[in-house]
Amino acid sequence: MANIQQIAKRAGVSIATVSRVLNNATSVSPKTRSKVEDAIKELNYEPSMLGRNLRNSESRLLLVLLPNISNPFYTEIINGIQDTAIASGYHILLCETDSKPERENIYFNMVKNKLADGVISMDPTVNMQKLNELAEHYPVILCSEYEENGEIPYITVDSELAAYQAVKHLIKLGNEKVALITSDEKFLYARLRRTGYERALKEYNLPIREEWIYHTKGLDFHYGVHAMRMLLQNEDRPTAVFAISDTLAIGALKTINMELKDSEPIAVVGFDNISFSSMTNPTLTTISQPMYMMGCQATEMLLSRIKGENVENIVLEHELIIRESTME
Amino acid sequence: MANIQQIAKRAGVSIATVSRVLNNATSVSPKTRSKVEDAIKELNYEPSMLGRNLRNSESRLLLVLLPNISNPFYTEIINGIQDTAIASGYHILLCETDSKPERENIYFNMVKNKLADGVISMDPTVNMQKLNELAEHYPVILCSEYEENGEIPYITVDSELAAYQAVKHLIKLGNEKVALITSDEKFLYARLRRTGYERALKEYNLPIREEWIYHTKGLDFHYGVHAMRMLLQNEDRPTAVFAISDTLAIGALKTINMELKDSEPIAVVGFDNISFSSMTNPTLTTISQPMYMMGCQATEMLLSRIKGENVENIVLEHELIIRESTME
DNA sequence: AATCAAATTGTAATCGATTACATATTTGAA
DNA sequence: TTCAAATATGTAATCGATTACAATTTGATT
Repeated sequence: MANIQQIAKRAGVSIATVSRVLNNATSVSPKTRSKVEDAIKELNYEPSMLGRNLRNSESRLLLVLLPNISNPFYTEIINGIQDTAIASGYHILLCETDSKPERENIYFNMVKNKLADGVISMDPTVNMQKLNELAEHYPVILCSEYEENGEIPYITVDSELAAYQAVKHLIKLGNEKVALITSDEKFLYARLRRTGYERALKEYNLPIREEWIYHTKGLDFHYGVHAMRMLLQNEDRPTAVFAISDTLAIGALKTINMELKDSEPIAVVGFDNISFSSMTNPTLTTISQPMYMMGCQATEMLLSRIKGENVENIVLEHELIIRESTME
Repeated sequence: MANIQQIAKRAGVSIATVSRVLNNATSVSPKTRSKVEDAIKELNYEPSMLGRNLRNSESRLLLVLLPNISNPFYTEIINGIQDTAIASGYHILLCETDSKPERENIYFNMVKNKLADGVISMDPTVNMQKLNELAEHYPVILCSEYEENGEIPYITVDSELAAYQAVKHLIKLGNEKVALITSDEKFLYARLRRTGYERALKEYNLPIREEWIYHTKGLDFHYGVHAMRMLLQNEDRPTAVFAISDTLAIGALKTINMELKDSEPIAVVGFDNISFSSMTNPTLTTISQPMYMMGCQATEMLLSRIKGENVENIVLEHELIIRESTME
């Protein structure tokens, strides 16, 4: 791989002139310009990002932190992030932490070292203390999961309200025994969705029964399968379930299909409107978040921060999508 | 962010000594070492990857190219890649090309510019010509999709054989009318799976009927839904379907569920064994690829290439997983 | 032809690290 | 005490770009 020196020599000019052609900045005579351009083509030259970034302290690369890519929830958000980034001349790198905080370090260092210009974190398992430290000096945005009263700008939806509406929908269908499948309450979204669940129950004077609330250890399908099995072991079985994630809801649906073949079905509502949710049988009623939009706006926020501007937190509108799982 | 100069000044030593402490290489007296370590802690210093990479021509970062992360097929492979990379002191960056070749350029440049040490491409839509050029000078491995008789080392499964076995399974169940849902045949895996499909039909003296072969424009569920609708419009309907991807198979299953409520079901076999395939109703018979293993070995191949070693192509074993979709 | 401003090009410092080589210091055997 | 060997540290070049400033060329004007 040729470097700027070799181009300069080949074109018979100084490296400064080559650099000028590269950045088509100040005046370069047409003759020299074309000599340099020829040399660049002949040697198949690409400027080194390393040299350039070192000098400019800018990489035009954005990091996107996510726990793992197996949850389809992230897919559409990432599309939004990517499209917006590219439209502004940036590129993104997806960083999967696998919920292992030690893996975050390398990515945080990339930002500190100007290998990346900023971070969008969608990782609920992120080490918030470290992220806060990073955010003191570098551009960081939280997307979806956030910190209440924290310093880092965020974009999200109103999880409490959405959960409230989901459960209210179940109650209005005549369900007085609504179970909750949720994850670890160290995550804000889990706490908020539980609060919404409880608010709906209270509003209709229904009891909150701990045995109808199941906490999973993760969001993969099989946790939902298992959660529903446990819930069905109650003597007094729930007639409906609200799951804080579509993946869990789909697992629950699977258990219901398997264990309750011909009996009265149990109504299910999920959260996220992942693409699978319209492929299940029955199709899944769920809360739809504007995921693409969320990705776009998160990126705009980050780009603003990179420019040094301040940004406001954003709470986007959600929508209850009613499908077969609450219709039979 | 402090730099090495400031550490040197603070510790009252030269930058060379600081660098020595950092790389705990040649001799540094215990006294100086601890002075430097103190300074590093006090100033919260992290060495710049930019400076270091520029000097060392090494980043210990690997790029993973994929068309998009929405196909869960990639998830497990990436886990394998990531675990193996980390075990060897490397980190990975996921690069989603969205099947837009212009997006590849930035990633290829990262390699040329030593911002990354190598590439694992899982992108069937990649510009092979450019990738071949890159591979002439930099470490590149193909994973899953590959080029027959190409120069780039690859790891994959025997798609032709797997498809043959899948279709044979359907035929043995008594299906004489087996349809194929496949994608664009510009992809090698699509061509190979079609060949396997045809081999099985021929072996049982069944006709290959073009109207039972549907080409989709992508792999998302809805393409499968649509493909199955089209296939059902045949006067002479197929009694079984082999889809070259689980996502397509699941879409097909959806259409079958919707349109053929009570009539004789159509048997379906997919390909990939994505986690959702055991959540559908009926659960999906499919070909399982050793995805985690594939990721691990792809990474080992790449690390060997980075060390300058030669590697052999690898064809891993697959397995037919029989589930409900071929049992009723 | 002489003059001078504008346009073009070159020189050299800089970004933050690593490392060959040079120099200084310590150690220990004679 | 002396001096060579071993150990410790510093100096300066280097990686590949950008850019302030200096130097040169151009060409219009008198």
